[in-house]
Amino acid sequence: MLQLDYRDRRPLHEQIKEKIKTLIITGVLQPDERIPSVRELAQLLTVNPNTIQRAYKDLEAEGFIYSIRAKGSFVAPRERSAPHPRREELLQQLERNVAELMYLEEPLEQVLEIVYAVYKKGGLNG
Amino acid sequence: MLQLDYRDRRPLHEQIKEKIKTLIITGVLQPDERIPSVRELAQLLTVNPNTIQRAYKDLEAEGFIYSIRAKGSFVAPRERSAPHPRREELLQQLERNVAELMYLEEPLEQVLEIVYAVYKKGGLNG
DNA sequence: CTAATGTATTATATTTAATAATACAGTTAA
DNA sequence: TTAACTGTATTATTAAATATAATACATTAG
Repeated sequence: MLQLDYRDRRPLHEQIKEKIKTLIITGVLQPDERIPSVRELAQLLTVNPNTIQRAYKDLEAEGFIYSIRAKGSFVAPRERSAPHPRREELLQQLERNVAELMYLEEPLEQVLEIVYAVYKKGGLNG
Repeated sequence: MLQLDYRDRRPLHEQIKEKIKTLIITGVLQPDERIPSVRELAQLLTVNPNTIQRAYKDLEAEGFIYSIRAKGSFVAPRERSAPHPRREELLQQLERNVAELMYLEEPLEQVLEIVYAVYKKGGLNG
């Protein structure tokens, strides 16, 4: 799962961030569960620790993990009180994405199908 | 509408590409309608012509415009026969986006609201 | 012919991405 | 206390992406 794709020309720290986020939103990683240390993951992916650090820093800024010095980094529990930092951006992206699909004449039914499928099985994948 | 945002740290050619795509999917620009020449738009945005060229090249690769040497660049009519180059990617992005929203406990109703709104008014904005 | 078009090339400077090598501060366990 | 592991920060260096600049060429329209 944690394997880099070098044909993907997005920055490594971004790829890594997305992969970990996927593990979180699919429930593979549970709230307060520890994720690999910066140095561990760097070695596992044969990548510089600074690159992992950058990914973790961004994940923390987006509210998906939290880090404690000398202890490790952990999956952030979902905050029901405050609105999530990513919420507004995600809703805008959704609107944009749907609008583009509609322009390409993708049937509404197909779009709804995807939305329902995700919510039905409680997340990603199938 | 065609105004660059220098707080946005995405590359200029990408910002420009997205802005033109927005004009297309909102119907402001109609099929086969001519868009500004590379040099015109470069001057309008006070940006290098090569940067516009890059944006147009990407837009053409994604099937949103076509260019004819010595004539200009134009909005591509939607092809009903072949599947659009962007379709598969857009559907995957949609699934991912919805999954992340669900993880953040965004109600299904809110997501459906956005989808319906876009399809109802026939595109973006409101 | 002239002017405008898309397209291509080469060069240069700036910014970003990634690596490398350390260092510091705090925790945990021996 | 010590050793090993954490997150975090800094500085330096290299490589890649971005953007500008200056041309040039082929084609079309007037």
